[in-house]
Amino acid sequence: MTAARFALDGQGPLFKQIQRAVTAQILNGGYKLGDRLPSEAELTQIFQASRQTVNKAISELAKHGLVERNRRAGTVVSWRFQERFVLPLQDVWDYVSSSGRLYRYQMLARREVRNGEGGETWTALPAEARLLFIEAVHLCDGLPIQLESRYISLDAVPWVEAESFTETAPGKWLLNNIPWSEAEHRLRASVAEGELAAKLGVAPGTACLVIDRQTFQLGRPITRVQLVHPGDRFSIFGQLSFGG
Amino acid sequence: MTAARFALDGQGPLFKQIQRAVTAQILNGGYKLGDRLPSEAELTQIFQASRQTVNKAISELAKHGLVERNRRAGTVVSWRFQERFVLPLQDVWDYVSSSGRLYRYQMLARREVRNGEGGETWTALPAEARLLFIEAVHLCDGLPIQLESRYISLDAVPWVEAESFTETAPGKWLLNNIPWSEAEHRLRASVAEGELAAKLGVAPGTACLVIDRQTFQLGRPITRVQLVHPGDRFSIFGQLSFGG
DNA sequence: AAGTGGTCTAGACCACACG
DNA sequence: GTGTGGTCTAGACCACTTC
Repeated sequence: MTAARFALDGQGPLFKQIQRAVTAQILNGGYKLGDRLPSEAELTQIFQASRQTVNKAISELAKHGLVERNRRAGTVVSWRFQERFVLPLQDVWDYVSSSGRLYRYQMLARREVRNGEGGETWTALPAEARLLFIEAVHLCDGLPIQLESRYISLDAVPWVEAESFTETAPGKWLLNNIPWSEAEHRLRASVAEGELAAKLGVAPGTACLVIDRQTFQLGRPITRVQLVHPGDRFSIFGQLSFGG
Repeated sequence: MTAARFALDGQGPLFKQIQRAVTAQILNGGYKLGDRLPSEAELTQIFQASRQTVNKAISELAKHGLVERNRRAGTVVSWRFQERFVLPLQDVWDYVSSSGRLYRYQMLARREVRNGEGGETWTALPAEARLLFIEAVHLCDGLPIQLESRYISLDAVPWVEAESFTETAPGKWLLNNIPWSEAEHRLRASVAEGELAAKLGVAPGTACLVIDRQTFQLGRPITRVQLVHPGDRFSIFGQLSFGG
């Protein structure tokens, strides 16, 4: 009784129902890791649906990593979706104000520099490339929550020179004005000492969450930023769920 | 010349070509934040494709957050995809061995406990619920890279009692044996002191990246784990890109 | 050779939101 | 009402992979 194992619940679009029916079987152990699912043609019969609908249901599960599909070999349960997780990447402004608290930010520095000046080079750009350097601290209810150190490529975004960032913080301004197509993130932990600790208003030796990010527009470097968050005032939360 | 603005490149499936053509226009500024795209019917004419194909192209962009779709109102550029990012969540074993280094792990503790015992309560389960507590340290080339402190619900996974975890580390064993459908993650930075620093083999005061994770199977709590990584030996890297 | 998924078309009905 | 996207069907051709 293959057909009886899959139960449609009548809720919402048919392809979602099929997704849930198949997902439930996988979660309940009806299909284990490596097991092969019925072919699309068979599922068409089982669910009395068109092949397009079945395909949409199953290929979406494949995109999420729950199953893997191969021509001729068919569809097998894979569980690869466990290898990634999604985290929100909010601007600090959104992070603070979404919790109903007071946001404020303060520019600490703003100057034009050459790539490589001051020791560090942004390897994605040639040496001596013109950059705008910005340092700002973001406060939540008056308490520093993020130190932003940012380089913006003046070749890619020349009109940033005319922007004072008095109304909008650099991060938010860039999000609103410069479309990007690629991003790289690196997360790590570090200890705040000396000047850094002073800027963040924390005791030297405080653990901080550090995010390094580069963004590109069609391969062209746009901006590179380091965001330092005091560990006791900031964390990132993400949820992931299945069920269609 | 609406039609001339969109250029198909002839590479790969038609719906991908359409995706790239539309994405390119958005990235080039042809359509800015809030601008409305042509309707599916219009795109059908522009690209000489069926509505299904156009729908697949555009609704996938919507799923990624590049545009937003509304009945009657049409499709507008939204850029919401900037609000999330995907990070790999590999098991330590994969993380270490994928870089060709030597992996080893060592069990530090394994005992049955009651929820709430020892101060901390796992709020997703009732007090006094039976739990298996496991503590293990994972090493990369002989150097501790992760301290794992895990609780497993014995009501949800009773047969875990029979597992010795001599062959496979608890994290990997769970991944391979217990399907889950929901997960929650929290990332933060903390400083390792005293016993924790000793277990990780780092100097007291070292910054650590801490991941707290809970996983559920159809709403039922399965396991809760805290992973502590020395900041100077571990970081998380993620890439995100667009272009179809 | 044959079975699988990948893609595409033409046509249709519907739900929703705006005027 | 009317235009939009959301979904569904029936049928088709193709590419890939295993047999």
